[in-house]
Amino acid sequence: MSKADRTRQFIIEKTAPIFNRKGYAGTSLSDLTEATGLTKGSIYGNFKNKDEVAVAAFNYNFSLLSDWVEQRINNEPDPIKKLKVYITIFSNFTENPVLRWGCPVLNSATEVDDTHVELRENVVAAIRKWHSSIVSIVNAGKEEGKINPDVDTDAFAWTLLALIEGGVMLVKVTGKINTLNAAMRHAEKIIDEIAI
Amino acid sequence: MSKADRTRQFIIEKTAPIFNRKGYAGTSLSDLTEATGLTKGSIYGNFKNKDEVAVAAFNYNFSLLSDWVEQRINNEPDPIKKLKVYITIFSNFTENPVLRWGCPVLNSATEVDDTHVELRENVVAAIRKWHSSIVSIVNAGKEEGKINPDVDTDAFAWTLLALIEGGVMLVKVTGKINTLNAAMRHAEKIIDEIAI
DNA sequence: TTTATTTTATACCGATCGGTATATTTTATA
DNA sequence: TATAAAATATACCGATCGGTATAAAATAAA
Repeated sequence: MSKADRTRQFIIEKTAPIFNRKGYAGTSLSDLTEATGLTKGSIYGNFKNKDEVAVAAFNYNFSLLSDWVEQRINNEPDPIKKLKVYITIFSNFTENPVLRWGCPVLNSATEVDDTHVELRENVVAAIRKWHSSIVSIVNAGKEEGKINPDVDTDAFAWTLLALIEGGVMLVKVTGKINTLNAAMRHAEKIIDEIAI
Repeated sequence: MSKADRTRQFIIEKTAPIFNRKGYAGTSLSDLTEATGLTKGSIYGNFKNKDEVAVAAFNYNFSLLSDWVEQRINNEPDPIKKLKVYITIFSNFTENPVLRWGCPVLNSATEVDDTHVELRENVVAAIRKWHSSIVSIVNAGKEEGKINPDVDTDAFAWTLLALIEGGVMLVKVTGKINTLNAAMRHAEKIIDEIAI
């Protein structure tokens, strides 16, 4: 790992929380230099432009969250319990180093427009990855005979995602945890309902 | 209505869609002058600062959406059908002049932080208003004997909100209507389930 | 340790940001 | 219609924006 690679990684790790908190437009280059202690020249020596830093930061945030989830899902052998890992994690979102500052998917989602094509594509890819991760669990559960084969897997996964992201939005804005809790209790219910 | 009042209203109406599309930070004063055909001086003669325009624009967007919903809800005598008005409206969000450019609540929600106190308070107030509107319908339905009295009204309302906002987010980012449709079909289901 | 290469810092660019003092124009009152 | 008041336009402010050319410093290879 060259010096440049390490610096690049250093920049990503230091700026990722800022992009997650302040958004793309809200994060300035001086935010980046302040957070890293580096100068503009150094940052532009390792990244083409601000967009590239933002994309790398988003992917880093999402992978951190992804690893956190995957690790806990792999510990659960039962598909129903695997699905409930999402409930546990998002219900206790303050314990997660990424989610504490808001869900990167949600935060980026509302901001990306047609002017930030690459960032948008990465956000969409992240959502699709998340969706297919749920789909995989449900399909495996069906094969194991633990989940009702009649369940519309695709629709179920989108519904679960909507509940999670909607709940996160509500708690983030209102500051009232019961908003997210209501959504998560319902999510738990629909998970139980697809079990055989 | 004085000239100033009319200009103020004119500015709000012209800039509201822009704030909804580009967000607070993403909307510049030149966006405002361009959209209105007015100069900075004129805008600052009618508003204290950009924040005040943003707040007025958000409230205008929300009231437009609110009126649109309320009008259709008032046409339905049955509480279950009243609740389903939300499903219809958000499923056909492209037909709504406000929702076509994204839900103002969702768009503002992820952006507002501690630096924009007044805007944040207005967003929270809008969400609470929306929530209590659902609560009212459900409670009325209970009294009419058309909705199960055992239903946790508060939690139901937050769950419905999460489904709607989560679904809107998904369709906005992915561009795939089936994401929102899945959430809305489920929302329809949970509405049917609380009916007696 | 010298040298070539890469990485970082300095100093600057034009553009745009939100905001304002003041002059001009338009509106309302008498 | 004359005049006071309100509304709008002009011209500007300092600050910050994202970005870059170039010099200095640090690293890697010989």
